[in-house]
Amino acid sequence: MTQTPTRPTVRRRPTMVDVARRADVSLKTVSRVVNDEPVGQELVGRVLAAIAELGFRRNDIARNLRSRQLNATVGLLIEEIANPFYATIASVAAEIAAAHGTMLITASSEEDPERERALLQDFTQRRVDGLLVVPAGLDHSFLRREVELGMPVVFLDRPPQGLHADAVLLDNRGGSHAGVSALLDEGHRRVGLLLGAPSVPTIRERLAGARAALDAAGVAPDESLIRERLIAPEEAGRAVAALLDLPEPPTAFFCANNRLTVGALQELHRRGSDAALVGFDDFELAHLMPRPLTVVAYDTRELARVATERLFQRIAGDDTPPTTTVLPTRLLERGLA
Amino acid sequence: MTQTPTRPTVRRRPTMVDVARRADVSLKTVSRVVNDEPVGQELVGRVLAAIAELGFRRNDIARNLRSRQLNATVGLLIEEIANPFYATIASVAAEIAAAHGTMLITASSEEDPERERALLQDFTQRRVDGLLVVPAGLDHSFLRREVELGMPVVFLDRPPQGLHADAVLLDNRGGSHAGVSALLDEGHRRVGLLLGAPSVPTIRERLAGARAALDAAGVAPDESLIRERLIAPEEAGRAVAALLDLPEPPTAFFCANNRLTVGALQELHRRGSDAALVGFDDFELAHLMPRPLTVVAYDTRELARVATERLFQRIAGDDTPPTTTVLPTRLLERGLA
DNA sequence: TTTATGGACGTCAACATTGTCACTTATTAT
DNA sequence: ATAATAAGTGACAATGTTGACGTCCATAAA
Repeated sequence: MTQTPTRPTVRRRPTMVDVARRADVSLKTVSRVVNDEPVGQELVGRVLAAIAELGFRRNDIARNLRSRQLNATVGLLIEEIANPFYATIASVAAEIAAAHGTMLITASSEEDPERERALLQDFTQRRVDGLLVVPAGLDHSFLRREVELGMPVVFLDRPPQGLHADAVLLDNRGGSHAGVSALLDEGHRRVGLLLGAPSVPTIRERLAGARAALDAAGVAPDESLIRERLIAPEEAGRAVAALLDLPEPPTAFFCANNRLTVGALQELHRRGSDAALVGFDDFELAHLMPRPLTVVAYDTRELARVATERLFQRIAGDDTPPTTTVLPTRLLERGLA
Repeated sequence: MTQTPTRPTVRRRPTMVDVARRADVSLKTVSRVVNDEPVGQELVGRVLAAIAELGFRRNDIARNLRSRQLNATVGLLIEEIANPFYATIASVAAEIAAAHGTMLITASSEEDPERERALLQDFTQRRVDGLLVVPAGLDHSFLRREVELGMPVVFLDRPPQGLHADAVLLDNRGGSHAGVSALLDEGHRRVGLLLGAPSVPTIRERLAGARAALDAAGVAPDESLIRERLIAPEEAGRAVAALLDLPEPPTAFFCANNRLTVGALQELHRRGSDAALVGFDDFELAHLMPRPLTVVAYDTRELARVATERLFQRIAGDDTPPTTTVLPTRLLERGLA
């Protein structure tokens, strides 16, 4: 005889009503106990006992619906959490958020504007208290309504487009200028420029800074030495190889981010080339590389800190006009070749 | 005459009631349109127009309260998001979660059991659909009630204690055994063992594996060569220095994690020592180190993948007994000295 | 003694949405 | 033509909590 399988009783979660019944007090008294409002000693005891017996936990969803209180949640939109740059941002943001008693929902756009839009919309539907965004897309006007409706948004590392909002950025142009100038100061005249996707404003700024440095030194830029749209380290390696095979190869390279720097470095190392190299972005272990590396460094933690604190100011009610903060970079000289 | 500062009208967010009034339909019809349930063409048009005009976004808080539906949120508790190991876990978990239409709330315990407990409690109050936990504390019996009440929990990298739940772990003992055996096979008899806090089960397992390897090779373990409680890379460096200064220094080192490996490597490099070195944990750029490094590697992504998929099985209703999965490690031989 | 005063506790509505059910109208089968 | 069905729409309750307000009783002030 087969018995009907007894579906393990998925007990309904106890609510304040259950606790109230068990402790023989009113619902409201349970609410007061849970929220540390004044209640007589004896009742507190009964209620706490009932809570313990039932394993009651206040439902923050209901709490948040009823009271106009904050959600204690902010959304962080980045490109990809596995990237140390973004992991650092997430770490600092989470730390500051925790100090404000709030948690972080982190989502990765993977550089896909459509995904970015969907994720930001999801965040707003979840009624997060604020948004920290490293934008991927080129247009953020779709957030305007949200901002008007009071959703605080702070952009980070890249500026918003089509939207007036707080932003905390790096001095990409200045950093790039300094990096390339360091090479020029050493007498280099043919400098290979390795860059990522030019659709990213950050990258355009870095290219502009490099060009400005060349210009300032009176060096006419050789367009054949500029390689854009490089993503993976291997692509940078191949670009270095191609440039070194030119009839008039560059004697120095400038890489616009650390992935490219590592790729370029490996290729130079493989070839035994003594071309000089400066990279944008410091990275862990850079000092242990086959050769010491001069890099344009910046303080990622500071970037995240300033942005997150701005966000919490906004959440606290600051409604002064949006500002853009540009953080300095610095040249970390560890040798050029 | 000073005028009372007109507090910028913080417009109340529009609700379905507002939309309904504007579109001159019932509240329920708006709900239906928003949820893609069948509604006549004309009304759909009116409702969508009203939604666009008002900038309405469904309040997922209220939605979730009313419908017994899932929250589309899972909690991830790790030690520290800035650590690449955990960042990788977060990345994979977020990716798989996204495939299930859910988001991740990530929080860092920073190895503090009290904080861990508080964060997990917060997660449960937020009514997340499930919990992914890299435990810090030594006792998780406080989660038992939650598990009984139907909260799916999967432990990751470290086993739960005082609680029967799913776990996905690494073969720490086997990996350590293989790493130390590799050194012994090269003829080394004095092996320095560098380890972290012995309160972490993972570390104890790694020590046990190392001891087992020594034992299997008939080498009596010299306790003075075992250094525990090492956290920062610098501590590993100092430990290496101290060991090398012994009258009978070790000829080889085994480091129980990559932070220690880097610290030890730097000290060996600084001294020009040719002592052999094997580390637990691979790390990016290991192949670019001053010397190629043999490491005990494992697949962090796979660890996270298996754990997250297990969690979503549970969320989908799988109520078979909890299982523990142990994933293999492998020795990545890149040279010993 | 009478009347304020205040603290402890309870009742009821409200938050924004979805589930249930009933009603209307048009369409199909008899 | 009539009944049965189906599809679209609305009214109302329910979700679990907190805010507003009212009641009761003990105590202090008049």
